[in-house]
Amino acid sequence: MDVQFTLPYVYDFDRAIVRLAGDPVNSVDLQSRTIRIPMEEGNCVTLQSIGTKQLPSFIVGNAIDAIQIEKVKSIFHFDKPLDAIGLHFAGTDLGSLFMEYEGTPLIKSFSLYGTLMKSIIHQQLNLSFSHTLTKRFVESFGEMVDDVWRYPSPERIAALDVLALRDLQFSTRKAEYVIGLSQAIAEGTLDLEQLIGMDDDEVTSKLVAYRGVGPWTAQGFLMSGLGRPNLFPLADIGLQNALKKVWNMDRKPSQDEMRTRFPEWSPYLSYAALYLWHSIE
DNA sequence: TGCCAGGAATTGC
DNA sequence: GCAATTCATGGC
Repeated sequence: MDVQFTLPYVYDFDRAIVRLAGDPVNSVDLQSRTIRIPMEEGNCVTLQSIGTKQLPSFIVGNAIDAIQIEKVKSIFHFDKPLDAIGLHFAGTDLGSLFMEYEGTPLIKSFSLYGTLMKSIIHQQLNLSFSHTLTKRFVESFGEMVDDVWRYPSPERIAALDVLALRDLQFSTRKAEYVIGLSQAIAEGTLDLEQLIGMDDDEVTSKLVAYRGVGPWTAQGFLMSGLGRPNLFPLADIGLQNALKKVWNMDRKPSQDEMRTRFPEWSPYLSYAALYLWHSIE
């Protein structure tokens, strides 16, 4: 089924998909302003923008049912007007960023498991190489449906030998993290869906208990995987570099220096982080 | 070429 | 407890 709808508020879809296109695993066509979303049910739903930032309008195509359409709307936060958030930052040190990137949404990832794997793969690697690694990971062990790659099942990765990932140029430790976490998920010890119903602190303590998952990864999962609005990964080099620029410093700010701004930015820390990432991309 | 990269675990004191 | 070191390799 196909559905067309409009949003009654500013929404910068083009800026959002340019960022998504930075990850080669995503199937984005900037020309036609379309993204293809691999759904758990096995099909791919298309989301195409036919409007403007001021008058956002979209077509959702190839959905199996109305539930899938709602899922897509939830992933893209179509139900969350951004003007209140922009107003919240007006007058703060990030005010000009929020004017420049007005209407830029926080988009949830398409797979909770994939977010976690990608996050571990990205630890301590430059973006270019980390994208190469995730692409290899997905194309080696995942599957392609309707010309769109999707992350492998946890079961598939749980059964791998460390050497299989070493072949893709994973470090031994990173391979152990990825396999170990996949085993916990495959066994049912760790239920990612269950985390949806927990608050940020509960999710963090559940995830950090696993080897390879630290604060940065847990915060990234909350932000990108679950779409939570109030996370700011202090350990993130990109955010440190972005703030160095915004604050016109000759060095990266310390975690304490960044943390002092939290009262002002809360309860929208995730948006502060998102817009800072946009500012350096 | 050497330092850094959208960290985390381990070791050392 | 907290700081220093290790991991592992590409990118610039």
